[in-house]
Amino acid sequence: MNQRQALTSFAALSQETRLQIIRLLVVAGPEGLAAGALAEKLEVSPSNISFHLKELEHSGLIGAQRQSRSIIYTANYESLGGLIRFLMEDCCSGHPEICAPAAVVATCCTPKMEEKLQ
Amino acid sequence: MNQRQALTSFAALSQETRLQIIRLLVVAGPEGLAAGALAEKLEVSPSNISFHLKELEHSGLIGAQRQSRSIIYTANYESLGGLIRFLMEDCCSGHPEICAPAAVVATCCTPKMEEKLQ
DNA sequence: TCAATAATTAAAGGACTATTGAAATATGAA
DNA sequence: TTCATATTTCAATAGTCCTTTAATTATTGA
Repeated sequence: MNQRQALTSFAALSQETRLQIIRLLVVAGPEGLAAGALAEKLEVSPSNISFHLKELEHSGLIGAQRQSRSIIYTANYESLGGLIRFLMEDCCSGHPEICAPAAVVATCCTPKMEEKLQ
Repeated sequence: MNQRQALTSFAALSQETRLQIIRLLVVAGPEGLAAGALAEKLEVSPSNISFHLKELEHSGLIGAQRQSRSIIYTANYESLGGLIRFLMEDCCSGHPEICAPAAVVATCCTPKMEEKLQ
């Protein structure tokens, strides 16, 4: 993740519909969700969800693949992780105390680490 | 950090000059940097840096305080940490594997955790 | 092939954002 | 007070982004 990618990722996440799409796709997991399902859940028009999905796809935060008549979108976990790292590396280079609270969240996600910290 | 704050934070970070301001302020630490110093480092006009600083201040990612003739800007570590947590909590609710790589960065920032993990 | 479904693309508008240059405000020093 | 410094504010312009509607593409089944 370079600065160029981070900028487009931040731009992608700075719009309400798109941020909600990401949240839904992250929770949906590898099976993803169809464009129509997202439009229905978020109560926006098909063309509008399509517009935002294209923005997110262009940023690399999501991926798409056709499945019959539907197009299934999935969160790109590497890109999302990369963006988090980008933010954290910046703060690490200066003042690690920014990262400390994030580390707490990180440990709650990684059981193996939690065990070691007992 | 709620979704409303996250949206304005992402918008604030989605512009090159503003992202660079944040990076400079994070590295600068609690002493911060004057508006003029930032303008000089980033080679933008005083009025332009002022515009972007106001955007960042409005988002809560930075703070300001006058010191003699200069206005000193500092990174708001709590907001930055909160934004990182916001991104990570979303992924935790779904698929923790996003957080795992971030946790590696987090440990490099928190020496105490690194010791425990030995 | 024809109709239905799922989604995208295109065009037009209105709204917001960024940049520039000039004028205004605030502070400190002579 | 007057001048210089540091920064902000204002107004105008250009550019970008979001939404809407209508038209188009792709796929499936009768």
